[in-house]
Amino acid sequence: MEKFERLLVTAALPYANGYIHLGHIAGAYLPADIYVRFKRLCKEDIIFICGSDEHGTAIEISAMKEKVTPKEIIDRFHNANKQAFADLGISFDIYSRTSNDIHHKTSQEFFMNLYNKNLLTTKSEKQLYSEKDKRFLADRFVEGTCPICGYEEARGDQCENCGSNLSPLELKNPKSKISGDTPVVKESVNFFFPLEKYQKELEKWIKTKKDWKANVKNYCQGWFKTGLKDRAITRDLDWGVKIPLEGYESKVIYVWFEAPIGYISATKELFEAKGTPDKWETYWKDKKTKLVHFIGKDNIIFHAIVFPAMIMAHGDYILPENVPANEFLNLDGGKLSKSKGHGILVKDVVKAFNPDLIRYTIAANMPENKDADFSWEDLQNKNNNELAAILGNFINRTVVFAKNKFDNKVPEHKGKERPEVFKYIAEQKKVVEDCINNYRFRDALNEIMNIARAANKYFNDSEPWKVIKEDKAKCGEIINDCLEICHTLAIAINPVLPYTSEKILAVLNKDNSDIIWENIGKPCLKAGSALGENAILFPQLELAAAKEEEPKEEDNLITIDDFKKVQLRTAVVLKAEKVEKSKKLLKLRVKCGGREKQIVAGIAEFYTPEEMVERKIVIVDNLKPAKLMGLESQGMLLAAKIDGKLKLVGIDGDLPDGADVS
RNA sequence: GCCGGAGUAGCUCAGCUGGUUAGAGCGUCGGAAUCAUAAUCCGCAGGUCGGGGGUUCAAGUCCCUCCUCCGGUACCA
Repeated sequence: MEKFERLLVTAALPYANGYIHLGHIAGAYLPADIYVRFKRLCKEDIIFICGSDEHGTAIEISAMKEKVTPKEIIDRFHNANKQAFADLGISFDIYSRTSNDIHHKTSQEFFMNLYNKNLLTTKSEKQLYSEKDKRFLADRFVEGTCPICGYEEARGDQCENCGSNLSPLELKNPKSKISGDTPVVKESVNFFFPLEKYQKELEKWIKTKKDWKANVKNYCQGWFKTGLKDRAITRDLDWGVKIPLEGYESKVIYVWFEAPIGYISATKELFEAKGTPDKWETYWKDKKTKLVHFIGKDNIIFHAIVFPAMIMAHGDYILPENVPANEFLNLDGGKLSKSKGHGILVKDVVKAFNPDLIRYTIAANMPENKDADFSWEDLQNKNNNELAAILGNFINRTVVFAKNKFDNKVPEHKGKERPEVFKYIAEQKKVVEDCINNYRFRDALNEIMNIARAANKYFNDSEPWKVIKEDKAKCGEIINDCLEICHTLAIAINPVLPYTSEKILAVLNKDNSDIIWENIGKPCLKAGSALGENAILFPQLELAAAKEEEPKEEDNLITIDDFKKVQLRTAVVLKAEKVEKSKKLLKLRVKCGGREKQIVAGIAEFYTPEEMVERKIVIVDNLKPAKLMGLESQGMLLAAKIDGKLKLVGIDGDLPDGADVS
């Protein structure tokens, strides 16, 4: 019935300039993985493609900052992210990288295809060129004096001091960030993709996509409304895919153009490894392939508009059938992005928790329609009240019963009919299918859990612990039913909780030959066969433990910019007196430059007021004022403390008050 | 500034093109049960759907306005 014969699923290529965090997982990778695992259970022909996006300015800048090669940066993040995905059970068929030769070739072919059709336009623009570096300097490779505020370290694209948006040509005294060389202005020719030309076709195409999520369609509408603009597809950069034309040696293909082609390159690589190097074409060229891009909402423009336009221009490849984009995941209300220090990195969190618990918590609260919240408390509640109580408990009570009363074997089931609960399970199977096929993973998970809820109800209502006293065979049938439901649960939860699925099989001492979606609700166990060793699937988590185990960012290093926020200054104490009724506080009047301020400091146990007067100290000048014992403190002084002893930080030699400390 | 999204039970979220008593999960409370990881099962309670105004026989759902939060984009050059 299905008009598609095979599926090609992609998940956004993570940028190899940072570690992936839970927000990424919730946005694209987990929904994609659930979808793919489900389809695999349904025995559909499906491949799941991903890889690292490894080019672009940001990576080159990171490399420069760390004084390493870009290769070192991308290797670091590629390997770390690949491992993190694997640990979380994200089951890509291939996790490739755009630095591979095959990708460079594929991108260049794509570029040449458009070039040969005369689809690309060129535009010449004035750019800064460094003779010494022998290259044009991209915005962020230039530093100079801001023409607006006079700040001397303004970047080519923006002045961090006054916030102005700049172009490198506006900077006074521009310098190359690479060599310090003074660049000259030179004309640079770049290629442009005529996105504008494809607007009509794109609009028409998207209109036919009735089942796309509203957020995706709305977002596209917004872009159509303002009008699509042609986009530069080459850049004056070193790190990237070279342009296969003479005279463009110092340029590369712009990363936004080349990265999505990575899906194609990775597919080629996958089938090359499988020994069927031509087979990738079926997946990218046959209209009977259903292409689905899983992405976060920040990527909608590229997957719903730009890349499809590129494909239209190219002509050989299929367009995506759907682009399910999720919103963002917030942490305790705050943003879950690294920039705000809220990132929960996958590599850390998989060390502290059962990957399935993470998958469950995120899936149960997936940001499908709007930004959602993640909290550690929620993680704990989900573990204890849902996974342990409903799912884990059912498996456990069933297996323990079989172990104690039936010699740890599957009891016989002589009755022809299975109880009502099996009908319900068969219905749920369809409900879950419907949810997943429509990318409603949160609902899907709830419906799957409803099977476990029904299972517990069946156990309760059947009261095997009573029945066994009168009719052991009848009781055996009940337990047989429950064991079969355990196996069914192993199938049903498999897309979301793959590790738990395996654990259930181990407990049942069953291989995975019957882990097929069609087998949901069907008896698969052999009467009389021995069960395995029981295991607690989800041990209780304590809130305190959940908080303690909260993984910290490995590097709590701060940048020089972070440090610069703290204004440290020397000050001299003018007056000092004890704060009444306080053991620890001294009220100080200090002079700092031309200003005086009051600082309430917790040093009374170590310094008398008399000792403090006229003393030179170091203070945090821009600390937000706070009230201590009703007195306002307009800063804090620096002191070192160890083993209960406290010593003020002083100045070496003589220095006036008000001096900057750094 | 402009554009878009969001504001629904204690918490996290569903509510399609307006239409019977606004839903789910978890939590709370009451009861049943005791095979099981203080786990299960049954039941009750909880919302004037951000504020205000309007359209309509009828609005969480449409229109206007205001408040709060989040994105995008522009300008301040």
